Amino acid sequence: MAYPSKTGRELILAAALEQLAAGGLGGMSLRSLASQLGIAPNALYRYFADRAAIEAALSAEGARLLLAAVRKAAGRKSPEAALRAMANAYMRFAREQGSIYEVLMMRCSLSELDAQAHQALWLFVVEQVTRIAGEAKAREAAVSLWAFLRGIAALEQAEVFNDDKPITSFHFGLNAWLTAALACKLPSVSV
Amino acid sequence: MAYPSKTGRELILAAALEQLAAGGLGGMSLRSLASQLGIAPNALYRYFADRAAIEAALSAEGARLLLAAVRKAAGRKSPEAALRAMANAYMRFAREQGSIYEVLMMRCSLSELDAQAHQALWLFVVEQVTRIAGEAKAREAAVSLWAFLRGIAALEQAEVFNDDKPITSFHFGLNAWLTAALACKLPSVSV
DNA sequence: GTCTATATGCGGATAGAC
DNA sequence: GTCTATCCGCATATAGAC
Repeated sequence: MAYPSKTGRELILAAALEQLAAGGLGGMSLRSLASQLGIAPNALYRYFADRAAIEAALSAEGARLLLAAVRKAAGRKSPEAALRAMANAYMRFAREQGSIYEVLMMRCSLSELDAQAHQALWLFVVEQVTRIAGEAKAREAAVSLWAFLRGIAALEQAEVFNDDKPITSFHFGLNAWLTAALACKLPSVSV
Repeated sequence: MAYPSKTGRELILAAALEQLAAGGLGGMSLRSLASQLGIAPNALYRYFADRAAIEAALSAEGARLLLAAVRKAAGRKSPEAALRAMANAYMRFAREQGSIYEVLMMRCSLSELDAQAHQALWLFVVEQVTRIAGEAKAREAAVSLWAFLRGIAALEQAEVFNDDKPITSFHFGLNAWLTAALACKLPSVSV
């Protein structure tokens, strides 16, 4: 729909993103994709090895979108403000692009090229975390933050604890993480 | 297999737990269940409305198992030690009972009775968190911790960041959370 | 009443003709 | 490259044997 594509791959992925937004991951089938594209279901196999390959490509696309979102959120803010903005952008992405986020989070065997999109996202996160936690603890702090955000997003999507206000819990955890991350860079009491 | 059951429901769930451990959630089908039990696939519908009902029952069973694990871990330890032990027990459960943990985490419409198992687990967690964070902030602190554990478990299962040692990140996040939770109970600077 | 047997419709995936 | 035709497994619904 969006634009006349040159390759079949891009046409297929564009249709897949449409159906993803419409009916979630379960609402997307090879048959429905082919039907929307006006081809036989089997023609898809000329461009993707199987359904998993399509999902992997969508996952990479999701990584690119999330990277763009957190990069824009960080902007040129101060380290702490940037991370707060990134965390909020992450939650917004998980909420508003739920289906793509779902595919992004799926454990799927990525091709070399698809994995690059995920690595680029991760590198940016670590880079931003390094600014407040320092080189030494950046990676573990980043993994910790990433895990927390993922968990909050999962709880929010599952609609559990709705009476416990996930937003409040989000702030509690984020503040706890920021305090610990900032402490990494403070001068130690004893060398 | 385990024991001669009186009701068909328990026999079916026992077989389901077996297949869950063997081949994960995807490896369990109504056909394979019936085959193992020596009955026709359709006989299962006498005891469960559909596959989702079986999964809901398994989810409740997972909640009971996890509750038993964290309760045992907490024991009669001090508040902080109890929560550390519970977090470790959670991770062990997610690692060693991966398939049951997966079903437990699934968003599925639970029956009244199945939901009780989840509520019991959650009540115990909040109870333990209250001991170190106090009544006022217990719920948001508990949700925050639960989200973090869920995220770490997800990252560990996805086998991402394996070079970044999830265990180290687990400690980083847990310490950050404990620091924040303990601070809730400290006397405020100003009333 | 409980299970067997069978049928429908949905997935993904493959083979071979054009 | 795309098609038609087909296979297999899945959940599900109905009808009938005992």
